Formats: sequence, C-alpha cells, structure tokens
Amino acid sequence: MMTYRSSLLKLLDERGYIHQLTDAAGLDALAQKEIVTAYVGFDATAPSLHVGSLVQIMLLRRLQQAGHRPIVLMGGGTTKVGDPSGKDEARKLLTDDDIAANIAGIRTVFERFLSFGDGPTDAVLVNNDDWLGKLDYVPFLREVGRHFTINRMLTFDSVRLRLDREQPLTFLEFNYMILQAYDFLELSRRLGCRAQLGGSDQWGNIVNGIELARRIEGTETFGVTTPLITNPDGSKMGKTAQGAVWLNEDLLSAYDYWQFWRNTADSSVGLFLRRFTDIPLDEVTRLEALQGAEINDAKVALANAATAMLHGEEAARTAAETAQMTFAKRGVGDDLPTLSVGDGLNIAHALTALGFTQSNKEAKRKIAEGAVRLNDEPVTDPGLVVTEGKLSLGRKKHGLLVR
RNA sequence: GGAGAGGUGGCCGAGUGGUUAAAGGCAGCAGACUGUAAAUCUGCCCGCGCAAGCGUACGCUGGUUCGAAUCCAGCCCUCUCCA
Repeated sequence: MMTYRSSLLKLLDERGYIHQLTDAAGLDALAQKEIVTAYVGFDATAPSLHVGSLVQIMLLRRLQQAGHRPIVLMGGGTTKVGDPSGKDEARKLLTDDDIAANIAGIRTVFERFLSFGDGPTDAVLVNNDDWLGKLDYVPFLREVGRHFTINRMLTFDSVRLRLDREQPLTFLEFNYMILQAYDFLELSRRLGCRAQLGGSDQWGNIVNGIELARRIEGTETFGVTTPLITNPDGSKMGKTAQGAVWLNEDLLSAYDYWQFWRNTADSSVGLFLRRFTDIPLDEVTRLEALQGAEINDAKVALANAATAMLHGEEAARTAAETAQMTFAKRGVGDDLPTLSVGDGLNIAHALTALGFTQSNKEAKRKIAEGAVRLNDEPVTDPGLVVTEGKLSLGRKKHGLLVR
C-alpha cells in the first residue's frame, strides 16, 4: 500500500473509493502535475439511476472537489447493445425513444452532485451514441477490432459466466466490451480524457480501453475501480421493499430516500458516511465510534447529509422531522405518504394504493397477521372502510389518509 | 442442415395423467426480540372478492382425455455434439 501524494488520490483513498488502480504511481504523478479529465459511464436502461450508481457519481464529485474535471458519459449507444455482465440472459432491446427518455431522466440528477459549465474543472456530459451511432462497420473492425482477440474476450467474466452456464450470449452483446473500450479512446481524442473510473466489475472493460488507447494513439491512460458496496449479509446494496432505491424524486420520495439511509446496518455507517456524504473525516470517526442505540445518531446524520445532497436541505429537514414525529413521538409528520380516500375506502385497497402492499390479497394477509394498524390501533377486520387517520403496516411503513 | 437435451412461479430447482396454485431452497414481507440495526426463531409469500366463490398459471398453438405442467402434433427459442 503506497502513500499517495496527490490530493486526488489521498481524497479517494481516505474516503474509501479505491479498489484497484492500473498504475497508482503514474496517476498520482499526473494528478499532481495537471488537471486530470476522467469519466464514468452510465447505461440508460432505466429512467433513473439508483443508489447502486451513487458510488460512481460520488467518485466524480470527489474528482471535481480535488480540482479535476469529470465527464459523465451517458451510454446512449452502448445501451442499445446491452451490457452482458451481471445478467444471466440478454435483456429486452430498448427502443431509441426509451433510451432518449431514460437519458433525460437520468441527467437531472448529476446537476445535484457536479458543477457543469465551460471552466477547466467543470463537468461535462456526453452521450456515446454521438460517435457509436455513426460507426462504419468495416472501417471500425479494421481500426479497433483487430486489437481484440476472441481468445481473450472469452476469458472475461461477463462472457465466461454465460458460457459456463450454457446460456446464450449474442454477438450483439459480445460487442459491448469493444464499444466500451472504444469510448475511452474516443473520449481521450475528443476531450483529452486520461482516466476511466468505475465499479470493480468494470475492471476488465477499463483495462481494455486503456490498452486500446495505448495501441492506437500511444496515449497513456489510467483506470480506477471502486469496491463493490454490499450489505453486511453480502447482498447487493440498494434494494428495499418497494424495489430499487431510485435517485429521481418522482420514483422515490425524499422521505423514503431518507428512510433508506436511516436504516443502514450498524457496520456500514462509517463507510457510508465517508462515501456518500461530505461530512469531515474527524466527524465521521466520531460518529462511527458511537455504540449501541447511540449509533442511531450517526444514521440520522447520514440520512440528513445524503438526502440534502440529492434533494436539498429543505427536503432533508422535512423528512427528518417527519421521521422524528412518526417514530419517536408516534405521531404524524407532514412528509408521510398521503392518500386521498374521499368518502371512504376499503382498508386493503388503501394499503395497496399507498404502495405498502403489492396487492389487495397481500394487504388482507397482513391484516390477518396483525401487522396493520390505524392510528396505532391494530386492525383485524379486513372489510373495514377507512376515511382518515394514520395507517401503518409493520413498524416502518406509515401513511396518512385524508378525505 | 443432422442428432441429442431442454424451456416450471422474482431467481434456482422438484414434479411424467387426477389428492398440484404446483415440493424444496434463495430473495422478499410480517410477527417476536431490539435501537426504524444485525443475528435468531415463527408465520406468510399468483390475482379479484367482505365472503361464498371466481379467474389466471408450468415457451406458443392445437389435439387426446371425464380430467394435462405431465400424453400427441406443429411451431418458436436455447444448449451440446456432428457436418
């Protein structure tokens, strides 16, 4: 483990972003000498990113904080091909319209984390469809394809996994890694990009890009990967009862986002404070040392900081106050999900409408299990018609019914 | 193009004519215990309906049968080997 001298790598190291580096000394020297332009690619498979991408987003933020220049690469082109890694089977092909809509949804979030503009360290956002969509097949094969051997491509996890499981891998998907490598080359040409950052599963792809840039242009470039963020049980971080933890507010409210962070496992609090907030490190050290029930204070600090960064101070405060009211005082907060029930609604339907249950059937099951309360009184009658009050499922899901 | 194997609920995976809304596992939800944590134990886990009941479901389309995830035919898709 070397000691870094550049402010960039020091910052990344102490806040827990570094898993692997292609050339630590080289990048360290470069970052001391000049403004480094680096990019992270994001695929446009959904209308919003979720917390799984947050490490990478924060990584770009740190880059900018350290005085360098982040590029957000939207994978409009690569999404058309589909990343084969991590999935057992090819996903459905998205249409151009789907992808355009997804990109529009995703890009709004970046303005929260990065400062865009024309200055030397201002972030820029580009779409790889701008160049991938225009490629000529045979010229591309001759320029780029000859630098890839099938022998090596077959050794990649993303490919091998499919083959080992005797599952199909189409030629379309097989090309993904080549296109991603080409992105790096293109960004180095267009924007002087010197580094690609990504999750640890991207290591192979990143190295491919570095190789390609060296072979074709002779430029030296660098790669950094972040550790995979998992829950203490080893599962992937970022799933809740309602599904993925989306970053866009129309898919997940600020209150629910706050709740996600508030429910962090004890053992992850320190890591999350470092990676997902700007809270100074000495304060982080103090917070993560809290024991027993006191660690909840650290979780609140985490939730406040993370929510403020994405949704703003005001939203974070409201969410925190609502949580305080609801959980500590057993009352009702302003920010709880609210459902208008008119003259009355069957309780099972209300639970489903609030998104607490997936179906009326499930809602009735939960009533039978004694998990449902109205104004903190257990509900046993599945035929109950409700008009107003606080409706709760379990200890964590609370909603407000109004006329 | 040929031969063989296969396509089951979010995932993995049993099931070869009725007792199968479909074993088991994972994931998930809830209850107990707690600190809105973890671990553990318990319950639940296709949908509609207050309910009786009804509707869907084992790649697709037909057929055999009182009855099919299970048998037959055609089609679609995948894997392996051969050319």
